[in-house]
Order: sequence, then structure tokens, then C-alpha cells
Amino acid sequence: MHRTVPGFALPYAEPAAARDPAAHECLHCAVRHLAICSALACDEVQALERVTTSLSYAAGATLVRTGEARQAVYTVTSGALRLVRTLADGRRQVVGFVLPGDYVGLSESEKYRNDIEAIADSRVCRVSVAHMRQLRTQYPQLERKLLQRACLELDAAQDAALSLARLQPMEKLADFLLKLAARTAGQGDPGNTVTLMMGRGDIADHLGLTMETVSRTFTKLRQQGLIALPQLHVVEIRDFAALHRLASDDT
Amino acid sequence: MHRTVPGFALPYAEPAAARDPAAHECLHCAVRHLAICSALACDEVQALERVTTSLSYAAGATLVRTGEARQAVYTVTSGALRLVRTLADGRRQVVGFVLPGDYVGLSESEKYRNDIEAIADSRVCRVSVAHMRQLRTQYPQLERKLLQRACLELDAAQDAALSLARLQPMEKLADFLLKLAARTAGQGDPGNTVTLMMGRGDIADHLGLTMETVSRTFTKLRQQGLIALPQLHVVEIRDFAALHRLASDDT
DNA sequence: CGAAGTGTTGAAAGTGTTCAAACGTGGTGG
DNA sequence: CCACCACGTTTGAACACTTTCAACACTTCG
Repeated sequence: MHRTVPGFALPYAEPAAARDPAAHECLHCAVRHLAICSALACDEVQALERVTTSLSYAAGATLVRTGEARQAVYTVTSGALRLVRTLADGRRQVVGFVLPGDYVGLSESEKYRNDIEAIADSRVCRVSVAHMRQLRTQYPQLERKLLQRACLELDAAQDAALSLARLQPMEKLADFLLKLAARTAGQGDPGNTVTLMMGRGDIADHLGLTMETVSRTFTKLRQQGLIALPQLHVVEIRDFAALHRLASDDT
Repeated sequence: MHRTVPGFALPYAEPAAARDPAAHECLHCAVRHLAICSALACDEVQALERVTTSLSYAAGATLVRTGEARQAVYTVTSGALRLVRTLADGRRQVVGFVLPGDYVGLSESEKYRNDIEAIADSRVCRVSVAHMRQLRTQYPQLERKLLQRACLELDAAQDAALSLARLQPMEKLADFLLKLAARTAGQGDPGNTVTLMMGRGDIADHLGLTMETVSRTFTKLRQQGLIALPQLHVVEIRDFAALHRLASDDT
């Protein structure tokens, strides 16, 4: 039917999203403590739930396209998305990866500023910007939470800028893997194993490299014993300290 | 006494900041309509004014250092600052330039995440984070304004990421000049003349290039007639369209 | 007028990219 | 069950580009 691994089923056009009628259970949502919903009390969450639509997307599906009117915001509950900006000549930049609990909608633009695509079978909660605006004024805690999120993302964006501008491929990849490990962690994982939802090309377009360089860098890290690659999409971190040193991660 | 042009007087240590006792006139502040203060009514601004300290810094002065406890937020009223992150081996990234009306303080970190330095003689309004926190809860409009700012900066940060990761030197510089022109505009300027408060090295470290490449790129743009350089720190834009085309600026 | 700080320009070198081909894995169908 | 095909990934070699290193020009300041 549809794949779980990254890939493009039928690039554009297709059923796209499937409504998920039975999924309206915010109170028992697995990612509630991670998402912006954590700012709301039980009864308040229900107000949010009333204006939320739960949707499923197959890997490779496109949620929104750059330039379309910005009509809704999203919270991912499972799977993963990528935010992609593409230049006329095909050069691509993966602005970010969106993991369960993450929120997409911190923008002041009238239009979407990048494509949003599912890199794995995903479920998302969709709320219209109009409803969101209303909820924000109604619940100041929500607005505060959004500001907090925005500041965190801003901090992360500055890190990313340093990485893109000044780090070498090895350092970029080390930094990327550590950041991903930190985000993925807290799920009972031992923490030293990271699953890459995205392909090499996505990593390349995220770090400002080519797929070939990313591949070569992976093998270099493996040869030096900093990581192991039990599977294509699984990285086992064998030397956190060395990786941190590479990434100049002083946190 | 102190210079108006970029430069490092006495790198570290020195009187640093000079208090400006007579400057407490938020109501008549030239940048009030630009700054976050625009969210507050006249009487509310006075509450802000009561906890604000106006400070002057000479070009080259350092306001805060990376790693120091994040004690205050700033709004620039005149001059310009740069946000700088430096790696152990000296690689430098100018995360951003702060112009009059801009706000520095959108962060969730306990510590400053970059150095803040004056690139010209500057005046800033300083508010402690504690006071700011209090004001935010007291005036929801302020919080909303901050969120708006954060979202705008987030949008800008994504643009910057694309620029750093995928644009070529010519394109990066074109993009930079246009963004700067857009920010500087609205001050009665004809709009086709941009004053560069920062040196070539700062531009280089902002765009992920070397100073030499920036210099070469400036001359290339000049030779092609897209810009003129009447002075070292003044750029006259002669062909907006071509510059936009270079920067792939579809806005 | 000389010195220092900046910026410009030139030639050499290093590094990631490009282009091309081989590899491996997963899914399909015989 | 196995061969085969497709896709993503890996690897190799030539290339293009920015960087590096060095020398020179310009402006400001002492």
C-alpha cells in the first residue's frame, strides 16, 4: 500500500491526506507533553480539540506548497516532515525536520514560505490559522508557549547558521547527529542509537552539502570508530565525546 | 575620543558603557514606532521607561560575552550592533546585525549565546530580564509583539539558511544588500543608497565567506554595473531588478 | 610624514563538487 | 525460492571553486 521508509510514491497528485475520524483523543495523545498542548489544562485542550483535524499522510506526500495561502498550522503526532525551499534552478534547502511534538506555524507570512512534505508515514493535527488566532487570545499561556517555542527555534536557527557557514563536512554531520540524538532521546532509547527518517539527499540539503559528500563523511566517521551504521537509516553513536569535540558543541 | 567608523579601539577592557541620564524620553524616542515599544500605549510606555537604562557604547565596545548569564535585553536606538559567535580555532560567524528599532533578547537560554558588540557608536535601551518578564505578563500586547518579532526573525533565519547553504558569493552579496536596503529604507532615503555600518570582514563572516571573496564580489558587482561604490561604506544600487534576479528573491 | 588598520588584487593550493559507474537492498514476478 | 529490476547509496577521478597566502593600495590618525 504505502511505504514506511523514505521515498516518493507518486510524486505529486494523489489522495494526499486521509482524515482520521477516530483519532480525536488529545487528552491521551502520546505527544501531548511534548507539543504546545502542554500549555493547556485538560478542559482547555478540549477547546483545541474541537477545532483540530487529525490527518494522515503517506511518505512522500506534500502537505503544503511554497506560495500557497497560509491557512493552517500543524503539530506532528507521529512520523516526520521536512520543510523544503527550492530555487528556480533546482538547488534545494531543507530548512528543518519536523518530529513528533513539533509545531509548524511560527511565521508572520501570509503565504507558506516552504514546501512541507512527509518523509515517513505521518499523522498530524491541523488547525486553521483563524482558529489558532482565536485560541491564542483566549489562552495567554498558549501564546506564551508559542513565544517560548519561537525563541528555542531562533536559538537553534543561529546554531544552524554557524554550522552551515563555518563547519566542515565532518563537523556538520557530527553536529547534526548529536542534535538529532538529543531530540530523539527521552523515548526510552538508550540514547546512543539514532534512526534517520530522512535520506542522504535530505541530510545533504539540510547541511549545505551534496549527497556524495554526506555519504563519504558517514564512511569516514565509521572508519574512525565514532559511529557505526548497522543499517542505512540507523546510526549507532560509539564516541559521544569525540563527536562533541568535532561539533565544537560547548553546551 | 571614540570613532564613528567600525574598528576596535582597545579590544577588551575599558570604560565600556556610559550611562545617559538625560535620554529618558521614550515618548519622543525616534525609533519608538519601530521598536517593540510600539505595542504599548503612552502611559504603558512609562512603566517600561521606569525600568529602562539608556546606555552609550563606542564603536568596537563589547556589550556582553558568550556564556555570561543572560541578565538583560536590549533595544537599539542608534548605531548598530553585531551578534558574533566564535569557535575555539577562531572561525567566526556574525549571526546578525542589530539596527535601530531592533530587539535583542529573544532567547530561552540562561546564558548569552553570542557576543554582542557595537560596530558603530551606539545607544541602547537596557532592561533586565526580570523586569521584562514582569512587563510581559502585565501587558499581553507586549508578549504578542514579541511573538510577532520572533516569527519575523524565524522567517528571516530560514532565508539566511538558504543563503548560507546554497547561494554563490555573488548571490549572497546581492541578497544581503537588498535585505539591508529594505531594512534601512523608510528613512526618507531614496532607497537606492545603502550605508554599510560593518566592515568587509563582518560581511564575510555573516555570509560564510572570506573577506577577500567579499571584496572580489563587490568589485564584480561594480564592474557589471549592478552597484556603485562612491565610498567604502556606501553602496549605491543601480540595478534592483538584476540584483533581485541574482538573489532569487521572489518576494 | 610615517604608522596602523582596512581593503583590494594576484597566484597557488586545498576542498567539495561534479560526473560517472558500481554496489547493495528491497520488492516483484516468474 | 530465486532472478531481476529499481532505487538509494557508495565510491572513484577530474574539475571548478573558494580559500589561503602574500603583496600592494588607501585612508585615517598620531
